[in-house]
Amino acid sequence: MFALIDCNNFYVSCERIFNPRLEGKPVVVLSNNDGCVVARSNEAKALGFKMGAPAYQHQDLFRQHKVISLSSNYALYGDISNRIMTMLQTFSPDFEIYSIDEIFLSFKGFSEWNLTDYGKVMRATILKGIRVPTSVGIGPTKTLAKIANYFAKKHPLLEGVYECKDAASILPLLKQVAVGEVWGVGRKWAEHLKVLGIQTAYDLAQSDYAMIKKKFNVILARTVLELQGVNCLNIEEVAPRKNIMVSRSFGQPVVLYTDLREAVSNFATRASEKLREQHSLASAVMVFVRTNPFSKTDMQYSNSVTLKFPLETNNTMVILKSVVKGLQQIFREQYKYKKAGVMLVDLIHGKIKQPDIFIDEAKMNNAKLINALDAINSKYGKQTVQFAVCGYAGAWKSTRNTVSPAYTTQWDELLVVYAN
DNA sequence: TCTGGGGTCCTAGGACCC
DNA sequence: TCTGGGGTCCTAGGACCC
Repeated sequence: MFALIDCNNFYVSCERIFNPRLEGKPVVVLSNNDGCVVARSNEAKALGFKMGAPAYQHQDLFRQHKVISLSSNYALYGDISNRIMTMLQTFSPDFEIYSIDEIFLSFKGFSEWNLTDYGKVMRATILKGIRVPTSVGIGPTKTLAKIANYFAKKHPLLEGVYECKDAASILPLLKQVAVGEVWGVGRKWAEHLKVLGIQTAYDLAQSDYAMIKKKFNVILARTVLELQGVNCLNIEEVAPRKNIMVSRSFGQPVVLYTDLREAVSNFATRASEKLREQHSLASAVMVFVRTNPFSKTDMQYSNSVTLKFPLETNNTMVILKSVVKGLQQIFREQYKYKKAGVMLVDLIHGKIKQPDIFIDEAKMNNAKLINALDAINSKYGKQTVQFAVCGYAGAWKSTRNTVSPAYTTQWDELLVVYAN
């Protein structure tokens, strides 16, 4: 058996931990650059605000319904997530952190346990310890655990926990689940399936594996088996990333080469840090820029270039040089740039690296200097020491009009309690 | 004026090998 | 007149996830 525990309205719930005034009110959290709605409280959902909705189109409705909209605060959400995941890992040694707000647990060897009760304990533990509400779905496959979680969320009487004991008993209930709600079925496939007369999770569970594999692919065919209770997806080890991307939309259109260079240099620096955190080396770097595709009046331009490193590297200086060289190649005057990004690609891991007899690796990677930079920035805060090319003009910076303090990760932003 | 930022996997097709 | 039968690797594009 598997459990899927996920946090309800996660970003909103994180904000509510330190700001109880948000309780009971419609709250939305916006994406970077205050662009789209990416989390909604139940009250905001009830008012009809949709996931992914552009915020600027709803300003009037926000005012009308006194919706509180917050910029996203990933430093806070990441830290809260770590605390929750650490607590949940004590409930099973076999776990998989699936996203910032979801974790799978395997209950292999728990056959004598009352898992519904166990789920209630997990839920209560997180609520008491972190003050974040969760939903717990339990089932014989990961896909059925996801469905159980869907029921746990949907029906308040279940008090946040639902256990699907076996595939046969849940089968009739699958008629209540639209096929698009099934894990692994997105919008396109839901449409395609409906044309074939497959409307609900029940219909999909009754479909023929070979037919689905032929008309779609092996992934969806596996989902059919999973819905039938045949376990195809196991708990996965956390693998190092195969690509690392850092990109941002700009708060204001950026025109100057120097501003764009500053932006991509910052992205490259951050990407290099992430690369070292997971102990990998990159073979190449891709840099891209683009104008605002939503603009009907601006001239459009979008381009990218990938540069290979002479030798796999995690060295910020080497990466910065390539990124600036790449930007020089793709930058064109006269455009209003809206977004840029850097992706480290073809990452290699561990000790499998092939040495190159023509390159003085110690000199090239200069590990001591980079380690010192990481140590300083880790101890005294991000960007205590940075490369000059990363600049300080900040013309490219994203808009964050209503960001909450980093309550748990910055000493000078700790919650202050006044005694009257 | 204002529309996010990450990831993964699979498949088809082309180039190339013997 | 007749034009094989295997492979691999790479890339682009499309789907999915949160």
